[in-house]
Amino acid sequence: MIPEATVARLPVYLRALTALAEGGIRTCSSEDLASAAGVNSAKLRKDLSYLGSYGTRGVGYDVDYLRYQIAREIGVTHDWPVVIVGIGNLGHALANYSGFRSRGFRVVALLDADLDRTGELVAGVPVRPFDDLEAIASEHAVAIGVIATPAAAAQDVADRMVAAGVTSILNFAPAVISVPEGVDVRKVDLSIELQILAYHEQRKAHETGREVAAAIGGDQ
Amino acid sequence: MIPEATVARLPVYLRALTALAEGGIRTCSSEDLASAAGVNSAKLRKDLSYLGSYGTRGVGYDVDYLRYQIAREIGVTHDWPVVIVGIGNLGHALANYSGFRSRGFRVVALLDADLDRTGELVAGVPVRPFDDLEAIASEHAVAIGVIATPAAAAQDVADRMVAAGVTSILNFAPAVISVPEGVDVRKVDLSIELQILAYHEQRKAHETGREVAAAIGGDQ
DNA sequence: CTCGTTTTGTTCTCGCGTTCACAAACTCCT
DNA sequence: AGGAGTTTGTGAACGCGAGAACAAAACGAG
Ligand SMILES: NC(=O)c1ccc[n+]([C@@H]2O[C@H](COP(=O)([O-])OP(=O)(O)OC[C@H]3O[C@@H](n4cnc5c(N)ncnc54)[C@H](O)[C@@H]3O)[C@@H](O)[C@H]2O)c1
Ligand SMILES: NC(=O)c1ccc[n+]([C@@H]2O[C@H](COP(=O)([O-])OP(=O)(O)OC[C@H]3O[C@@H](n4cnc5c(N)ncnc54)[C@H](O)[C@@H]3O)[C@@H](O)[C@H]2O)c1
Repeated sequence: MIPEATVARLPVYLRALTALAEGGIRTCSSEDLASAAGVNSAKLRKDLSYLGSYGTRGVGYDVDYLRYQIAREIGVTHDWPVVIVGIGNLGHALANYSGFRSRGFRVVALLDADLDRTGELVAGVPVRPFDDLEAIASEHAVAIGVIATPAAAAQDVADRMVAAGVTSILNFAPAVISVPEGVDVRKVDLSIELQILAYHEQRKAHETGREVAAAIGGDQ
Repeated sequence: MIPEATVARLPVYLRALTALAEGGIRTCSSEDLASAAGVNSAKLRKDLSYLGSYGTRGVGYDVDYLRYQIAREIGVTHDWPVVIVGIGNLGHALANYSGFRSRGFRVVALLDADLDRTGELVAGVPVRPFDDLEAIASEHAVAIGVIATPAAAAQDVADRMVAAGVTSILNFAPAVISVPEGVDVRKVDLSIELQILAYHEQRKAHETGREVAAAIGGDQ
């Protein structure tokens, strides 16, 4: 129904609206919100039009009202239980991340295959054995899982999650994981992001190099 | 020259090729590589065709040769120096991330505004005051910077980075940062990813709900 | 050497997303 | 009340990316 590209931007608008609300702003135009969200105002209006007509012509949008409508559309008016698997460097950072709670997610369990970690408290939540996954998933009706294990373990963890009823996975491991139809996977990959930056950086360098060469060597 | 969508997939191919090479495979077809990378084989071939004709019809691609060609195109045949700013929960995880080094990046400095952190060793690299940014950037010719500070500090840090000569920024803070033309910014945002998953999760739930309602209520 | 098999590289078509441009709708001032 | 000024919501044009389909090229068997 709502285009995927729009869905990916709604959370950005939500964050921008929250920032505006915290700044005491009650009403904003599409131009204001667009610049706060870093997008084009026409795109913003078109995106919002998929949700309904929540603005007032000649006036703009009511910040709190629009915020609620977007939150409702995304589905973050209530908290989602989340499990994190793989409590190493990254898992610790994720578990300590306050943005989880404030944006509609609740970490209900931290799981790790390394039994030496069992019982360790991270941000007040105890680390439990990976084998507890099924029990926790069914007890808390967990639909969203986060994978922060090494790449080699990612597919196995994903399979276990799916078997336990998880239908959305956020994967931080640099590995392609395959899941049955109906299960969503999103991946976050630091090295891919850096490599994309490196590609553009290299092109900039070539560009400058050519300009310099042209300046020195004259017209070629 | 190369479409942006293709650039974003080249690192994935590179990783898949590395995995194949480690498995002792010397040659692969577009079908093999595509399934290892999780994409369609037609798309893969089209992507590779932007780089040149590095395959052999009827045979496939030489794994090592293709790997080198992609690495060269991305610009990761030599290491890129990187600075990380904000050595909190996430910054620690990033500094400890071994995938940095193995994929063409070298952390040359860890910076934090909190002077209590100065001197702390993280993965063998000492944390230094944020004000050392300019000196480090010019000494190591740093072009790529990573922001892992709170959102409120992100724009300031970005401005200082740009002034120090950084032209590519990877931003982990949940904030829109604006930079001059010629500077690239990529953002990684955990909560946005989770919210996208939540949206689809909610839709799945509605879908099931409707099916259940239809099954109970009969044809409506 | 020739023919069949395999697999690449490329052309073509379709659909999605972005952006422009403007009519409709609302407010405020006179 | 009416007109001027704003700002939304959307229709239409355009460009890019995905995928199917196929021709060209390499290889091996006979
Ligand atoms: N550290 C970072 O900043 C960073 C950045 C980007 C991506 N990543 C990726 O995230 C993943 C985790 O990185 P890390 O630095 O935290 O690694 P890590 O080695 O510190 O932690 C991995 C954890 O996963 C656990 N584990 C291993 N196999 C498991 C299994 N089958 N089930 C459950 N738990 C298991 C280990 O016991 C360990 O605690 C890696 O795939 C890495 O490539 C890390
Ligand atoms: N922890 C996570 O897993 C996680 C996940 C996603 C996003 N994030 C985001 O990453 C950022 C960092 O998260 P964190 O959990 O590491 O926070 P943190 O508070 O643990 O660390 C932030 C660090 O930045 C330093 N800092 C503050 N202002 C600075 C400045 N102006 N210049 C230099 N350094 C400065 C602080 O001293 C601190 O060490 C936040 O924006 C957070 O929203 C974190």
